[in-house]
Amino acid sequence: MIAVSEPNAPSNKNCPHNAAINCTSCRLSAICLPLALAQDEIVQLDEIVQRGRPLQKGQHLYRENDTFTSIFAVRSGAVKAYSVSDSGEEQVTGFYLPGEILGMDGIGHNRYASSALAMEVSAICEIPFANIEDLSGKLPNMQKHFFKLLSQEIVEDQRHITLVSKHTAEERLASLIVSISARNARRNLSPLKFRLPMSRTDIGNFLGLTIETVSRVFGRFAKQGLIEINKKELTVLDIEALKHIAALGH
Amino acid sequence: MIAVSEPNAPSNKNCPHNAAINCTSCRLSAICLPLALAQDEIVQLDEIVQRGRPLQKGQHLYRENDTFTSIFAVRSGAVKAYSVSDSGEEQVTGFYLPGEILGMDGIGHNRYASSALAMEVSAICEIPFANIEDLSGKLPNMQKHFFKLLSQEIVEDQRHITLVSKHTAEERLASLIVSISARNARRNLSPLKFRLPMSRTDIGNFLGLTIETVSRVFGRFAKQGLIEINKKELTVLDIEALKHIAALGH
DNA sequence: ACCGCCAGTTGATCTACGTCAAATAGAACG
DNA sequence: CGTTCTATTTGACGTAGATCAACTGGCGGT
Repeated sequence: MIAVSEPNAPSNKNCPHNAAINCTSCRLSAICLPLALAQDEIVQLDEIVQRGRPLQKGQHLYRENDTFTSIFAVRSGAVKAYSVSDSGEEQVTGFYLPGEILGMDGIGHNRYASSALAMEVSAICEIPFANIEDLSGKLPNMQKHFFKLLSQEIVEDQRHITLVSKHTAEERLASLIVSISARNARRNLSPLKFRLPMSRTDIGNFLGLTIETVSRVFGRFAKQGLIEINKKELTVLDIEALKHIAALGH
Repeated sequence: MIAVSEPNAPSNKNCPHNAAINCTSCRLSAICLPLALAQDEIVQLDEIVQRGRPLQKGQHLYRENDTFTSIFAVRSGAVKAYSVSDSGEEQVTGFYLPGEILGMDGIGHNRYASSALAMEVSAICEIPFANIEDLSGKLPNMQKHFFKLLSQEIVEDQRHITLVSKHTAEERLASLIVSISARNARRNLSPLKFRLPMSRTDIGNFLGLTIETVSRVFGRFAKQGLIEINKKELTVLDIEALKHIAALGH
């Protein structure tokens, strides 16, 4: 699925898109799949992980209804998942940042239930699912971790259902900002100053809002001094206020 | 968690709430957990399944934040799962009918992320998760089946996100009716005439609508000759029309 | 440097559904 | 059998956010 790097590609250890690294040396290992594994288990994981050449912005990692083969970890960049219903409308189902795992919606029916698209140049690790099943049979830690991962996605999705079905536009957007901020913090990036990798259209679609409403709410937040926003560059000025809005039930 | 039946309880094989049955003889085995298992594997599953005395209407099977111990299969009756957010509002996250599995949202953080409440007298099978992990390590079929189950719930939840964030009240309600109809068909019950186990309030909450809107849409569907509804007794008169409405993207 | 294009902003109006309020109808209870 | 309580229906009105429309500002291409 992922194109393999040329054998003679330059091997720059400092480039974040570089494929010539392994899980042990990857600086995301603390938050990514190796999280739950012991040293010697990570070695076994490393053997089945495939690291390909970076995806360009706009390229697909996989498409809805493709035969399910692998799950993926984002190493750098940002990916969105979306599905298109019978009736033709698009639904963005998630944004994936470095260290996060996607593709698990394909397990259930052996086909991906969504498409995954790089929102910027992204390096991806591919892990064939057959190997994961195999390894999970041998390593209880691995099995446990995958059960957890899947379950956590269920909980997240249910939270998202609450968000879009019971919360106002301001609460939804505040919630997204807080979520991205927290995920950046986990990766030791600034939780208060970052670039939103997704378009207004994607944000609106994800949150069940129109792009006009997203734009207006950003405007209101800026006017209230909660954020500064310039195109995709976001500075959070009052994270507590945003958390408060996000947690509000009206 | 489930109260065990008295040892001297009468053992009436014909009673659907009866605990004195096993997976092999259970008429739901074709659609429930044993679905993916071989004969001899079902025997192993049987050994870990605990069958308790029926839950009365309004009783909880587990509560949000309880320590996660088991997943559950509905044998008869109907259960709703719901969670209460920080801000205090309730979100119904699912309805579970006989043959369906609930509690998997607890795996991720070792606590249930929702509460489960019997909407009518319900018989429940409890399966301790530690045993499932154990068995999954030994039986690849079992492991595979659980990965699938979890993944399918993710896909369902994502569909539900689309439903509540992009569809009209009529589309949402039609979709629910079609879903329950299909699930009844799977259990060899009439797909066209059945009792809705949940209140209008639950329906509204699940679909992100107020109870007034639910009531009005039921009324409209009845006036259009698509259904007949009397309190909770529903007769579907034109399932194709409902499917068409449910699939519509506006 | 000019053009064309897309992403985003801003404003004016519209509408599906929420909110509030009142009426009705079972079930549950003594 | 009335009485109370709760679930549901029905009606009148209000509103958050959608829709429609016009404008603005980067940015890639030549």
